[in-house]
Amino acid sequence: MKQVKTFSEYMNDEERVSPAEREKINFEIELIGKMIEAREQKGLSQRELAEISGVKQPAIARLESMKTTPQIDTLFKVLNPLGYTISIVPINAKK
Amino acid sequence: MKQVKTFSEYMNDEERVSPAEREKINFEIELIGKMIEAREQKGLSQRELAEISGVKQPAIARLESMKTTPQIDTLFKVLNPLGYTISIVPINAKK
DNA sequence: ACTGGCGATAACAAATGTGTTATCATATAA
DNA sequence: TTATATGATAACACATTTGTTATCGCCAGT
Repeated sequence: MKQVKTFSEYMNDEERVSPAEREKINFEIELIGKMIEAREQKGLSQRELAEISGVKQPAIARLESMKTTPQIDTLFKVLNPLGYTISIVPINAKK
Repeated sequence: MKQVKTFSEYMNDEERVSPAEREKINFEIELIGKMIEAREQKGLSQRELAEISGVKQPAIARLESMKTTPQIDTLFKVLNPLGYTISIVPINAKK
């Protein structure tokens, strides 16, 4: 029986993607994860967030399921009504 | 003689743009400003940064002169070799 | 005056994101 | 079961960013 790899193993497979690519993917996963967390913490549905942010529900769904890499103004529009914004931080500051 | 408004005055003109719009513009200015600072602090030209980041010089120039609103992966690709990344932070954390 | 590097920009093609409308499968409540 | 709300997705037009190549004006150094 074939052992299926975990997602983490998949992501860290050297032959799958370059280190830079993996780094970018991890970055996006973390970013989108925080965005989803923020929305759910406010108890908002995608449709409700769409209304108050001005970004349409299908666009939000595409973002959250990572079908799409948002533009920073779209990300800003979505995050702002959730009480968050985007900031540039030194890489070392990653806690 | 007509008094010319400062940029700050221009940006804060109530009749010019909505508060939300102004907020977005200020956000972008701050973001791009930090990006330029980071590049110059490393003593890199746009062409050099283009080489190590994989983002072409015209694209970087368009970002820095705000002709364009980047996608987050483009911003990430540019910031990463400069030792920075993007993070989601609470609005209150603005110092 | 010339040279070289700088950022900005033009022009066009290619890639990608977003709006729009509608629908889907699923889960939950009545 | 029926109704309702959810997130995901399809399909297409439209808008925007990015790549590509080339060039521009400017400025510092020779």
